[in-house]
Amino acid sequence: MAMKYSRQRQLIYNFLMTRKDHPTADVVYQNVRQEFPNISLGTVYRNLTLLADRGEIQRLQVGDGVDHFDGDTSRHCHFVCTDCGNVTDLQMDCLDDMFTMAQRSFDGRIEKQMTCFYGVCGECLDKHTVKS
Amino acid sequence: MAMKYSRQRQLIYNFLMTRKDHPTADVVYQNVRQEFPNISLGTVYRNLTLLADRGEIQRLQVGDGVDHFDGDTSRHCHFVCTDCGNVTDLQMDCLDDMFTMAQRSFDGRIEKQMTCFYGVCGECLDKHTVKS
DNA sequence: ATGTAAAATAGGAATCATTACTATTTTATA
DNA sequence: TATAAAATAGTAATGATTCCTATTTTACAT
Repeated sequence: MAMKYSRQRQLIYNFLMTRKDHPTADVVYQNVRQEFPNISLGTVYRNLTLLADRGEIQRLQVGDGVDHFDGDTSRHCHFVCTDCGNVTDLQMDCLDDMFTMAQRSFDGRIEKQMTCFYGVCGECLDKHTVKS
Repeated sequence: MAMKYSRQRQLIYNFLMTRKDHPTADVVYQNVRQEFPNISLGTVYRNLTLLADRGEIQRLQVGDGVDHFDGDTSRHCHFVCTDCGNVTDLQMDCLDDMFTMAQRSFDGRIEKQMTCFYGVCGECLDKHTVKS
């Protein structure tokens, strides 16, 4: 049951911490592979799942059919650009309030919240304006 | 390009409207099949996707690996019980405010919002209290 | 009513992200 | 060092969803 150290897990974790976007398992794999060519995709998945279960990282499902992983476990929400697919952080002050409000009107126990906005990011808006 | 009527699509849509939970494609299939035994799962998927693209229903990804479908397209959020897996509606008044707040501090165009709470629902809490 | 073209269907095959399996290797510890 | 638990690589399996195609249905003009 106790977790033992592994170089692979360390690399996966470290890589995730360097990224502000929210890479998929495959992106993690492709990157960690540069430094550790023999690592297998299964190992990446297993460790991402393990780290997420332990609360050290966060698994995101933003609706593009692929899981994303976030090294930042603080309460924050995300924005998904429906044009380029990028997932970025979006800071909002009212999340704590929202949490307590939801809890007040609900008879179960709320443990986690996940908010995601969808639309077109600034860069993609610019891109389209130039085109037309 | 123009959409033609089909009995199958009608049944799928009608079924979704009778439900307050948020069934998966397979649940829709199993139910519609009672009334229309020859319908195929592919048809269910195709029509759910088509209706969602047209904005007549809503596709939900709550993180259990399966897509859920919601006949209510108004702005509301959801609660997922991590114990029984049920997905229920959760009404909150501040969603509009949240939307405009998010838009104010963000330089892209926000079109959609999706908020999901996770925890243990009232029924499951009761269940566990009785047990111990 | 009938013919016709576009749209939809049933059924099955294909895809693809993720998980499961297993023999081997690595880690921690006595 | 010896040993048991944990982790890995590599590959097979799973399962939700999409794709494909021959056939059927719908809408509409004649």
